[in-house]
Amino acid sequence: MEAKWLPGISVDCVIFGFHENQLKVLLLKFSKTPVWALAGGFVGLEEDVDQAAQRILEERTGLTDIYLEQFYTFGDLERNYRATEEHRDVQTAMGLPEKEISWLSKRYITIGYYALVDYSKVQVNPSGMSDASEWMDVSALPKLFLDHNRIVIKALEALRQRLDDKLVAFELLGETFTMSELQMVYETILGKRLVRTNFQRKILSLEILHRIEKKYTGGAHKAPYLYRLKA
Amino acid sequence: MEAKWLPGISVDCVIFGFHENQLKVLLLKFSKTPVWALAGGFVGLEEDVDQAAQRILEERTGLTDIYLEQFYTFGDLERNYRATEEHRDVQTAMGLPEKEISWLSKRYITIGYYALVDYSKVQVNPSGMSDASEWMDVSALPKLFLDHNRIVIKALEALRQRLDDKLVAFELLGETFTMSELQMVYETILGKRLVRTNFQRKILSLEILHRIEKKYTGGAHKAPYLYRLKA
DNA sequence: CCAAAAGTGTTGCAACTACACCCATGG
DNA sequence: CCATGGGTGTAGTTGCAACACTTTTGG
Repeated sequence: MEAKWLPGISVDCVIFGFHENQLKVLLLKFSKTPVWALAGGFVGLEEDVDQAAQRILEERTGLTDIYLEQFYTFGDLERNYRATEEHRDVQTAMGLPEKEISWLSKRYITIGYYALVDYSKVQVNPSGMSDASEWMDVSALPKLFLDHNRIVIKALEALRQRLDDKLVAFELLGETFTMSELQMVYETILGKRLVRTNFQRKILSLEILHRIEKKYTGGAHKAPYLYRLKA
Repeated sequence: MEAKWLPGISVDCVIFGFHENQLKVLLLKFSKTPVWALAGGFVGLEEDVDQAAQRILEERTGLTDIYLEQFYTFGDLERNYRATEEHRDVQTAMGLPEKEISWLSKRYITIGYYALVDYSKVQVNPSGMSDASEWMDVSALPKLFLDHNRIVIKALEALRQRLDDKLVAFELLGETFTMSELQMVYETILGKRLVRTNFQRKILSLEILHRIEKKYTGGAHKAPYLYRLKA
């Protein structure tokens, strides 16, 4: 391990997805522990940090070409894997001998990325060190590993900022989507309700969407149109 | 050196100042080389990254309580001190034996901060590894060490973004300043001219300034008022 | 016909832009 | 007086919020 990775540095990815009108984060559970954490990993000696983040995401989600953005680097002194009961279990999960405390007790600096993925396309791929993974609602996360709760909060703030200038919301949806699905994405990220008519007008005035056809819902009443990003 | 600092990690500070109606960056020259670089340093084993940045700034400028903001972490594979002619000289300037290539050829990840300081208060304090320092115009920088030019550009972009929501411009001025000085700060950071009357109205409507008295310029014509931040 | 989806119209507010214009003052 | 600093007024624009209203369409 020591030979392959840059020491003292990790990458943590806040993977956002959208499902059932909720903003979700993909979390992993360390094997044989109750400890949930963000998808994280290390940086190879011959690898850009951006590449490392992309690789970690591919390993966990099976997706390539993911929308990814670095948002903050966490370097507090307290960021270490001190040998508490919990972290000893994590160490075991990582396949490290219990005696090798040196690696875990070292202090880590982590570079935070957030990813926006199409929930429906993700094939969760548990790695060796985790035995479960789950999409959890951003607004109802359990206590996570280390300061990962704080990292999620920072990621969400960064995402909110980007929402206006970059057309980032579409990354959370599939190829096609209805207008109300899009509106839901905006509403849950911004944390407030929007007026339907004004929202539609604004989005359509950008002239980046192509309307296709009706969506078959099976339900009674008129089916909504489907849209797709132009070009 | 190896015992005191986190390995493979550095901090680089883009120190902005304002002088003669120009936005300046404080640069340091490595001893006995023509190589200019940002104020940089390393992170102590028992030190937060934020603390490290603050310490580096204090060492270089003699100021405490500096406005400081982390903006990006640069982790490209190419970020290393490969033993080119130039970098060998830098290594010597750092007081490292020429044989110890290992340290220099290692790959570095640097955490970028930008600082806003009161130009007039800075007492430049050359450290051991630099024999000169200079305030240079942001728009006319020479080729800097490694990718430091890119770091400055990224810092400026981040600063521009923050300019609106955080009242950051005042950090570049002294206790008191005239309205046109303030306007100049905005104009040089944003890179465009602003209409005087509208600018004044906007700033004054924030009700965060206190007008004091006339400024004595010695020049002919009416002297401008001085302002100070409230509270 | 009903209910949901989709779109139009209008009103008002707030912020910003661009200018025209006036007052103050030091020499 | 005049050049510079400091300030007011106002007309036009844009974007947004709120809400009323119409049209479309699947069952």
